[in-house]
Amino acid sequence: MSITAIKGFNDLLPSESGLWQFIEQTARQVFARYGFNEIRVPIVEKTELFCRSIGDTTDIVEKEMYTFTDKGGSSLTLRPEGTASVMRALIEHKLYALDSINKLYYMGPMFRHERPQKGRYRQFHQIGAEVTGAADPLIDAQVLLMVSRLFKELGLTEPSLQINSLGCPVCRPAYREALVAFLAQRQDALCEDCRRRQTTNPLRALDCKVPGCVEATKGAPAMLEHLCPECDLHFSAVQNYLAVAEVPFSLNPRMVRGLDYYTRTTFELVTGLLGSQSAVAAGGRYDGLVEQLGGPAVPGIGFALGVERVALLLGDRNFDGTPDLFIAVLGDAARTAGFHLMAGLQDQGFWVETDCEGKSLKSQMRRADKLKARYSIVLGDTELTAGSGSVKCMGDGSQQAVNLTVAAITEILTGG
RNA sequence: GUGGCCAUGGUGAAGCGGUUAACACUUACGACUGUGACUCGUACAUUCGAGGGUUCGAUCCCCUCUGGCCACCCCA
Repeated sequence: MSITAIKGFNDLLPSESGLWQFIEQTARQVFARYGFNEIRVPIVEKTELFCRSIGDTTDIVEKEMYTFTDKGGSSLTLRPEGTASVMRALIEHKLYALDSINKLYYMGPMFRHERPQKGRYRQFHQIGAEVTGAADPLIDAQVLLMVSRLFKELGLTEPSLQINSLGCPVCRPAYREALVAFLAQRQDALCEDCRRRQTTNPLRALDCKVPGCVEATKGAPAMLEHLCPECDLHFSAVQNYLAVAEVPFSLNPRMVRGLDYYTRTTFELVTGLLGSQSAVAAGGRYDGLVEQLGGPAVPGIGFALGVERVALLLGDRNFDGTPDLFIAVLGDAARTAGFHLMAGLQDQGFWVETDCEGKSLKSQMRRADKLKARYSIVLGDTELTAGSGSVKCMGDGSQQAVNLTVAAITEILTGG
């Protein structure tokens, strides 16, 4: 058996790369309009970074990270998400000192050891953006506006925006207690997982899909009703700004996060078209994260989208271009002349193809057709002596005489 | 990590104990000796994910492994 790729690690083949480039390019264009600059951070970080940011007791850190010991004895990890690295870089290079507001975006592979499924792989790709330095709800709304515009530019209307507020260190502990007390009364109705999570992450019970849990948590206290005055004000301001910008959204009081660092505004773009992989993009505010990682008390908010999932939503689209001209050649002299002509036309910016296998004219024409070349030209002894030939339009089969010069052919290629 | 279903060429797939392993597409060459598309012809799986077992014989039955899909879990 020949060597294959690792389970959950996929090749992106030429037939799909056009779609990915479209997604990436659209993201870059949209982000630029909102003043974001790209940051490129390493794929491997010290394990501690993720433990401290994502949270020791989260599933990601507990059982999904690709962690290994390097030759120097340090524990390193293939990044499972992007925000931690970006914040690490922000602190390490004191970017917060250069400018009070930093707007950064990134794209690249992330790694989580999960069971592969459609839209979920062990190496997957995210495009994300982060804003640090501003706690104002206007920033929350701006990020949401940008996300919604990005999906619009991508041509997707399907994923819908859901928002929620998770409160802050002032109001969340009290809410958590209220919820734990509520759940404690309904112990018997809860599933095994939810009972286990009561001490680690009780909020998850709100998101549980087991029928018993759904039933048991029906009257559960909602975070939105336990927000402190500041958080409450912040959240209603976010909603007002969204209304001003005409960004459609719905409230999902049960939305929780798998990462510990989130505070206040959280959001998801969800779709019903990807089976259980319903989240296409997600993010939220993380006001304590930078400080938690040893930096100053800088607030932040960001999001990431799953490129594989967006690609699935966009489906099969043809992004392939076609050659402008195919030069068919007969004999060595023509081959050399054709090569010269090809080089000149390529310098003019045209996509030009020619035979490189010494094939018959028929085969060369077939290839021109298969490549969907717009025009073709045949070069043989007759053309070389005459210094002219005829260019054939592959669409309608018409031919027109032309001198064998870059200028003359350029005129036809641009004119037609 | 748990459970269910699945695995035949470059692709989509028939076959289901003994077959030349169908058919279609793709690809290559030719009919058309200097002009593609349509048409026609020819070629393309000693082999049925890998390894064992049962059998006179296994693509077909059994086991193990690997991979895929779906659901759970989790999440982008």
